[in-house]
Amino acid sequence: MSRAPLAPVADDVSPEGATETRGARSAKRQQILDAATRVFASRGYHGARVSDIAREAGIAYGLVYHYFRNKDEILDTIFAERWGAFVGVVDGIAAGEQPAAEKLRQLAALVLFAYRRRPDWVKVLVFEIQRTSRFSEPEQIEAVGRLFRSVARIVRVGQESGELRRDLDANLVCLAFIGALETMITSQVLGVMRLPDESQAADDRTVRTVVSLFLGGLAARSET
Amino acid sequence: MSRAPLAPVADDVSPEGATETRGARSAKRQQILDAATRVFASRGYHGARVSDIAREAGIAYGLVYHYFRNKDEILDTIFAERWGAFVGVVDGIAAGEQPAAEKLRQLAALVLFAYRRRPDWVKVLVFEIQRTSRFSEPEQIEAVGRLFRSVARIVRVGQESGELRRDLDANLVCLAFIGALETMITSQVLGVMRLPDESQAADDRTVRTVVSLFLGGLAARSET
Amino acid sequence: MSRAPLAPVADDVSPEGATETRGARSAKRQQILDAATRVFASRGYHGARVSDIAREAGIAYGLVYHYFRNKDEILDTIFAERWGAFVGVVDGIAAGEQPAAEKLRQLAALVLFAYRRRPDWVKVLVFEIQRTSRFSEPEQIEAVGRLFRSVARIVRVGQESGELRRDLDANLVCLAFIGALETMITSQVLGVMRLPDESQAADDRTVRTVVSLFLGGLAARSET
Amino acid sequence: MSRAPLAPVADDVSPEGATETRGARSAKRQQILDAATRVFASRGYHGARVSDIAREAGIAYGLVYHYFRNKDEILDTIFAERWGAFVGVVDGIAAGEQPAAEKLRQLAALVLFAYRRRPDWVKVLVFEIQRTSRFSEPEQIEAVGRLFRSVARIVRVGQESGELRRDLDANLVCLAFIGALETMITSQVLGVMRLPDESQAADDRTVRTVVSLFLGGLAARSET
DNA sequence: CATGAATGAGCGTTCATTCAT
DNA sequence: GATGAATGAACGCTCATTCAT
Repeated sequence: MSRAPLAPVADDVSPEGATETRGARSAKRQQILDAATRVFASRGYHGARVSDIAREAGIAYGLVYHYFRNKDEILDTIFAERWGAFVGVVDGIAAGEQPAAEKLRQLAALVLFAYRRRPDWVKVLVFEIQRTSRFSEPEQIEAVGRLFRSVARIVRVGQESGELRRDLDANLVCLAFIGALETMITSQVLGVMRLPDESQAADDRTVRTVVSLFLGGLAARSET
Repeated sequence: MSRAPLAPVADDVSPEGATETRGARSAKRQQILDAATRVFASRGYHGARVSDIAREAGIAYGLVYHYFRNKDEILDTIFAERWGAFVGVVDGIAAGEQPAAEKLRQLAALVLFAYRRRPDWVKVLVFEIQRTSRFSEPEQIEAVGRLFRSVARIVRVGQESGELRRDLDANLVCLAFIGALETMITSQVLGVMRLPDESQAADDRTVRTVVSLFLGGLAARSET
Repeated sequence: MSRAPLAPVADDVSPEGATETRGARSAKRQQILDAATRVFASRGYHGARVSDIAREAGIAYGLVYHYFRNKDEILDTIFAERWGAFVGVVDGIAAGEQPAAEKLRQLAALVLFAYRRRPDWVKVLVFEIQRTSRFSEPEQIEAVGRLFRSVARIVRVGQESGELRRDLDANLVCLAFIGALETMITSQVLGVMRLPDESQAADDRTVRTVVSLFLGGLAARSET
Repeated sequence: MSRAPLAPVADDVSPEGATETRGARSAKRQQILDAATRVFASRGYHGARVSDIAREAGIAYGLVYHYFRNKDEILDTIFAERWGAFVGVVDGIAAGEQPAAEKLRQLAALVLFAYRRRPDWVKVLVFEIQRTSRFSEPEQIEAVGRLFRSVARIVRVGQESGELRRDLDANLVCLAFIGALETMITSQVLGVMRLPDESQAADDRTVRTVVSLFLGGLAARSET
């Protein structure tokens, strides 16, 4: 129930709506992007051959170069589209009127649901992007910065409204929260530490736990 | 003062002690590992050519193959040595008698100090290892699992002793804490969100903030 | 004045007359040939993509294949048309009644004026044709042979009439004369050895010098 | 007899002397250059695959890249070495004390003998070099300029000594002479206009004819 | 041990040509 | 005729790895 507003949120990260309205040219282009996402997610950017992408997309080799200048541009395009959509949703959450705690909950849910719905996208965004040396390029850094600023805004607004402690640096809090969420995903991808189960119910529990952890802290309250 | 126990801790992560006791053979071998660490850290694993490593080490590049079967094995060796040392220190912290809060503080300080002292090591451990598809191999997963279990133990012991809340899944808490620390480092490496300054004092502050965040939580306490 | 007969000569090398009488189909075809000539002249045959030609011609590049079997055929066609026109004019000069000296002057003027008026055509004829391995094909060789024979005829007729020395092999003389003219052009194209200036007056002077050189020889006459 | 001084001249254009004194490393490098010269001469630069060169040299593909950065560099190296040697000999002729007429004779003989002895070298120098767009690079232009200046010097000195007519621009004369020689070679390469026979005796005759043509001129002398 | 020459599989990219619309 | 999407063979180059000395 309290997650009602998140359903559309998570859906906005999905592409179908936008895709279908595009013309034939973009349809083929999108085929390539989707295929590349799958291939990058499963073999990694470096392990993915352009021919793999073409085969996965069911098109001829050379056609990839009709739509993209080179392999790099494919990754860049995926990043720009997906990351842009993702940060857009986060911006929306940050700009809302709900309490800071709810915003953090929505953010956590967004991340975990996104991985549940589109594991390939998330794998590529989280793992592959940063592998390219391109990650250190100003453009990419700026893109990551956008997310950080958006999340930091949630924290800062919460502090100003008195909901959140003011003695903690908002930037550091934001980094910690993002890092915590990222590791949740990583651990699932790698299966390093399998969470109880992988149902959506598990995600709900994870979300609740993380938010409760960040809001209430670890320390046991001495009950008097 | 309270960091006194950490000095040795941080030093144990450094390699010199172990290195010097080895023979001449190992000296050259270590040269290669050190050179490889620097090269991997600056160009990434995929961007590093074996010849780069050899040049950095000041040896002929055919010689690399006397000491290592192939390029992968160099990375594996670095990982095994550094990660092993690191996890060893974490194990030590986890096994200590100090309060859970102090253990977490030591862990945070260990990570941040390690990056301050040996940025190349940390970059390779954090960024390069997982880029290889080898990261998904059982061996590597198990190595990461060791760290997670060690940290989880800190949490669990704290819960059992009543220091920490019992209603939070220890594994999730551990993931969140590790993720938070990792992101602190990442943000510094990328310069995405520069922390106030980069002195050790800044690290101290970061450590305190993170620990305070995890222990006390974000929520403002209504003071009655 | 003495160049009066050359004006029409040089103009015959130009294409407009012939082009305009052709139908619409040929108009588009000619567009392609003209565009190709410009592109070949500036980037070279190998450096010219079919798409470059199409873009320069302002048409879709698939259309090129409606008019020409392939890229080679475009060059072949340009060669056949331009070279044919050029050799035709040379034939005309060779068949004339004017003295051999005047014929050589007209030939030299034809070549230099042609380059001045249509540098692209000349560049393609002189530089690009022979680069294709096709140049060694019998057809092309025969075309070049036609020019040589025409020029050789000028020399031979002059020898028979007593105007020119008979002790020099007419073929060799003809090769030398053609080579001299070709190098005049080459040096201008490359700017290797800039001639005094590039006005038509300079061409006149060049023509006079070359003819004087070939007729009178280099040796200083001992004046008694 | 009068050609005695030319024997060493022509030999200086050959490489063996220098080659044999080089070490093993250069031997392999030279193998590649020689093989490349043959392949370039027969298939043209663009038609020559790196694998062709490697096969012709009897070495592994990758080894080519051990000695040369890329295919271009091979051609550049051949050009630099051969052209340099050639221009050096021309410089020597130009600097001599012999009469201008003899210098021109030596130059003509040098060119024709070089082609007779090393047709591949000459083909590559004359035909392949200029095909690369690199030919328009300042370096190459300068190299060609060196030859032109050296030949122009022969003419100018002859003019100053009173041996040659002073009313002809030395640069133009030089261009004409070089062009005449180049076309002699071209015609033989292409077989466009087969000279009587291809023996060295034929070369001698060609040399004599060309020199006689340039010195005495075409015009029949009215014998009084 | 040490060197670096030698090997060759592998991959990204280009571009002439074909073809469906 | 006209378009440009689609195809795929071809080739330059890289670089991990081997091997002779």
